[in-house]
Amino acid sequence: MSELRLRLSEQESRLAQLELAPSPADPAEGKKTAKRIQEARADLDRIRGEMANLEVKIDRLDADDDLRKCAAAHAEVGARVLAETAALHAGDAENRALWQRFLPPCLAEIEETYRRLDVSFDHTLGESFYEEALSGVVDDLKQQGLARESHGAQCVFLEGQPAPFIVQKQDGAFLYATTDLATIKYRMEHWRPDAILYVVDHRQSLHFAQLFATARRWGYGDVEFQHVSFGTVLGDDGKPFKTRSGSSIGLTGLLDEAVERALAVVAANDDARPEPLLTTEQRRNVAERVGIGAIKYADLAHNRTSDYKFSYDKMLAMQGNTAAYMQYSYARVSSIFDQGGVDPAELRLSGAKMALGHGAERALALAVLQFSEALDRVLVDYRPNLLTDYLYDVASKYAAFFENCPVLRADTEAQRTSRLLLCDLTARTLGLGLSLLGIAVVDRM
RNA sequence: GUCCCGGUGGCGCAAUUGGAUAGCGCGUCGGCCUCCGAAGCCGAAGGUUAGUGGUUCGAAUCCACUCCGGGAUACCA
Repeated sequence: MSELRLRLSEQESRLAQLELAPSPADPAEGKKTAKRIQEARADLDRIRGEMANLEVKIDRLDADDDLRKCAAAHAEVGARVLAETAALHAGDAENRALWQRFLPPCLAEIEETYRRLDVSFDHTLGESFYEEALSGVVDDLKQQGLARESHGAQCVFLEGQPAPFIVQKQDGAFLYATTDLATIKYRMEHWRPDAILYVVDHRQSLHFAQLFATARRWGYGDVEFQHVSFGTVLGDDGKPFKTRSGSSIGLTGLLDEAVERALAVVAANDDARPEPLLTTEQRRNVAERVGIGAIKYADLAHNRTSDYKFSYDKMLAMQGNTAAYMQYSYARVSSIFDQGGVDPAELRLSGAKMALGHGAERALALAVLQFSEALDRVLVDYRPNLLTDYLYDVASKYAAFFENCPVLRADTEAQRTSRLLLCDLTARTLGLGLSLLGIAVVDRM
């Protein structure tokens, strides 16, 4: 705040000087002065805006007794944190030792969650991998005349951007900007990619606009840079989840809750049958797939760019347009093959023809045919919700087919075979579509 | 101040990027299991797509302005 006040008074006196100065005789000079005044005014507005934002935050803090006491007791905590970061970057032995101590357990925790989510990587190169390249990045940018010193920091000034892209701070520490540039350089030199996608919250959009612009001027123009931005996850109060505040629900807890709820549904369903289908072990396995599928689906099924309010019930819903519905459709198809004693692989090789007599059959067949078209649409703008929409459409059409068209008890053998073929196509479409979303299916649930 | 993103039945969200009667889930109301799995299906109620003007054969979608909400806005990671 005090720094902002300082900047404010600096700007105010500069503006006053500019305005008080006698207007120059030369019209070109006059234009320049007018422009400077305009810029100074804009800067003033910005500073005032930032101060207003800060005041709101301070008010909030003041309203909370505990927070206020805590902040008063550790007034300098922010500066100390930054100093530690700078020390780490400068190779301080103690900081490095601490980092090396903390890292393994953190990674272990993260890897366990990735394993559970069935997420894997071809390469994982963390920030530290690029550490040695950072000063070289800044030197290179300076040499090329892209970066220059301003207020003690190394900055890249970009056309049409309100603020510079800072690649090294006053205190010598580097920033994400620097690491991101080093990453681009590394990838371009080692992997020569056609496209680099950044799947990051939309609030970082200015950062990526600046990063891409800088990278292009730096010489990496022959690649598609894409910020695949997504909306912010909001709490019940409509405010963003703060992943660092510690108050948010952890992902692990969410996964556990999902699996637990799924298990309850699976068990209740199976118990309601005359003859339960599943062993305890199978129930657990199904619950894991259904529960985690529900979370992934909820996340992928809405428009990528819009914010959404986090809700357990919505995340873990298993009725309607949900993963469970799709998994359920898949299981129903499997069940038909089971009960009919039909091997889908043999059926596919039999050379049997399909004949679509009923409207529900035609609608389903048509939906299945549109699979590749749906995938194309997803890729245009990296929008997984178009795939979930499509899969939901297929599953709905299958449900209508299922209600109206007996398969195993079809009128004729030819019709039975035809419908079995359609069932097989449906199951494969749902299975493949869900697998593209990282969601597993089960034969029985 | 400037820039970016939003505003769609009670709630949560879609709408194949300008196409036909704006769809779906939850919720509400009413039907459907001696018949391949009811986590399902069928039907009903609920909309001036924030507002005003414009472009177009056609607008939730594009343009302008207004109102409301969110985000970003030089040294956080």
